[in-house]
Amino acid sequence: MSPHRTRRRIPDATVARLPIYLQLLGDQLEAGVSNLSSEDLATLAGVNAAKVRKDLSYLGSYGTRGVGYEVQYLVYQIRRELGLDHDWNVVILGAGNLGQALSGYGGFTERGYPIAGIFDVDPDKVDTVVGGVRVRPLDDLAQVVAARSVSIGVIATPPAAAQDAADRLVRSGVTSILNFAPTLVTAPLGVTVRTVDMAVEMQILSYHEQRRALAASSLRSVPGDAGRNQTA
Amino acid sequence: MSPHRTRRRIPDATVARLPIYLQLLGDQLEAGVSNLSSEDLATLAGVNAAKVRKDLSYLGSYGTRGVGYEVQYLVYQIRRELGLDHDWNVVILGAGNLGQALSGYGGFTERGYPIAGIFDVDPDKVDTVVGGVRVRPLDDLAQVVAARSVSIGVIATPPAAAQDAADRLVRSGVTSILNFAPTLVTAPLGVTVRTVDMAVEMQILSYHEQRRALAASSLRSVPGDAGRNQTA
DNA sequence: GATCGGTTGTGCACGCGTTCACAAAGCCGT
DNA sequence: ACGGCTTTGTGAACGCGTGCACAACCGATC
Ligand SMILES: NC(=O)c1ccc[n+]([C@@H]2O[C@H](COP(=O)([O-])OP(=O)(O)OC[C@H]3O[C@@H](n4cnc5c(N)ncnc54)[C@H](O)[C@@H]3O)[C@@H](O)[C@H]2O)c1
Ligand SMILES: NC(=O)c1ccc[n+]([C@@H]2O[C@H](COP(=O)([O-])OP(=O)(O)OC[C@H]3O[C@@H](n4cnc5c(N)ncnc54)[C@H](O)[C@@H]3O)[C@@H](O)[C@H]2O)c1
Repeated sequence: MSPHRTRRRIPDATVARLPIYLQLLGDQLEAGVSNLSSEDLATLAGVNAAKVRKDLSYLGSYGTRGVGYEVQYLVYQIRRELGLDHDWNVVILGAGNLGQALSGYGGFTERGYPIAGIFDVDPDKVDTVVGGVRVRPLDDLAQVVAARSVSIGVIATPPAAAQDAADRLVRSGVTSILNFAPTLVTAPLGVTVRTVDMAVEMQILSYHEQRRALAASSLRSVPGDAGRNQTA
Repeated sequence: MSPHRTRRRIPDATVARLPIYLQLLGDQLEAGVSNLSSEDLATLAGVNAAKVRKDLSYLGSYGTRGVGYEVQYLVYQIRRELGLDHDWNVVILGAGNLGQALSGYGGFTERGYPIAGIFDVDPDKVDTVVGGVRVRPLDDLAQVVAARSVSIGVIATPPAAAQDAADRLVRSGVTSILNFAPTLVTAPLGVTVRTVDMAVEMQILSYHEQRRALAASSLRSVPGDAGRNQTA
């Protein structure tokens, strides 16, 4: 029926690792490596080789026993699975510190997420140019989303305005939201929301820092793990 | 022996949620709420009530049956556990787009992570002022880290320089690193590294977007979950 | 001080993700 | 054609996190 049949669902944990493999495989390709074993890739990614194989097996059987994986083909397959065989236009809401940094960042366009527009409520911000993109008024949002078939929106507004921003995005037809404001944002079913709260990351770090300090002050030897690292 | 005995280890998943509870409890406190049930907090956080209770139980038995938790006291306990009873000075490496946005952002100082310094290799950047902080040369790093007892470092350099930045941080005595460059960064045991790769977040979103598109094209009804939301 | 509605704290079962271990399978040299 | 070496793909065991269900407990009310 469909061009390629719908595969079994891929576990969230695997989906989160595929972009990392993709990144590493791209680097290897540039370095002239055309073939790679799961062991090699595991070392690069800092994870277990069996995990790499299981992750890749969700895509299909694209390896060759005794040999490994052809890098080029694997890149193609991962890209296809992640939906990277075409670009995804992105809109940003909030042209403050963070919004400007994001819109000026070439890495997104480079990786297939061109900025289709950046929007702000503040009339003083509107029509200024940040990172080569003109800031537009919020009234233009729905039109841009429709015209350039945007499905991903980024929230870079103050926390108090985050839910409003999300509502506007949803109303305009956006179905995926990346939220940088440190607040819970809710959206109707069928809309995916991911929140990245940098202060939370800091707090996780300081928790471990705190633990280390406590462990050091009580001079008993601690046989357990001292702390994870090599996180990708 | 020690002022307060070392508790059992808190699961990573719980540690990652504590900051969110803390945030919400702070909001409630401001709103004049002095007491809260696990059910209430669960609703605010968008999670299961049993999970909230289990999470909080790792801190100790600070709730009152039939009543709930005293917000003020709970805030105090979570802050203590996360090591937020004092500030944690932070250094930033790389004063580009992102580094400038981070140093100009008041939210970190506000939440107990004041910026002790921002550093760059580029002589043109050094001595310029971004977000009220003067950019310093990398040679000053070790001195600042020692003088202001910095234990957290943020990497905002290009990917190619990220490992070098991490090495410098470690050599200067930093033991926690938050890495925004899209690369694997390794550090010796005893140093915690967390990487936040925004492009990875995008790719996870577009995977779900892709899936939705496939599910819609094959017109069979999909009885499974349509997609998680209400993510904090 | 006994009863009752309400909420915590946790034992337990379940499900997901990780890891081990190995059979199946491909490659190469003889 | 075959045997030895290498690496994949996956069944199975394990461990961790989640959610349910309920006993223990608190405060209020009569
Ligand atoms: N700047 C950082 O480095 C940083 C770091 C971590 C988190 N954050 C978070 O990112 C968000 C933005 O931070 P910032 O430093 O850029 O803030 P900012 O105040 O510099 O910018 C916010 C912008 O959003 C605009 N805005 C307000 N309401 C809006 C709405 N309803 N729709 C569209 N635009 C609206 C404002 O006019 C302003 O230009 C905040 O929630 C902040 O907590 C920022
Ligand atoms: N700008 C964004 O919005 C954004 C978003 C996501 C990820 N990132 C990532 O964050 C990092 C920084 O991005 P950016 O846009 O600020 O880049 P940028 O090029 O604007 O800034 C990088 C800065 O780092 C400095 N630098 C180079 N090597 C250094 C070293 N060894 N030590 C200290 N400083 C050094 C450079 O002089 C430059 O000022 C990149 O890895 C990028 O991929 C940025």
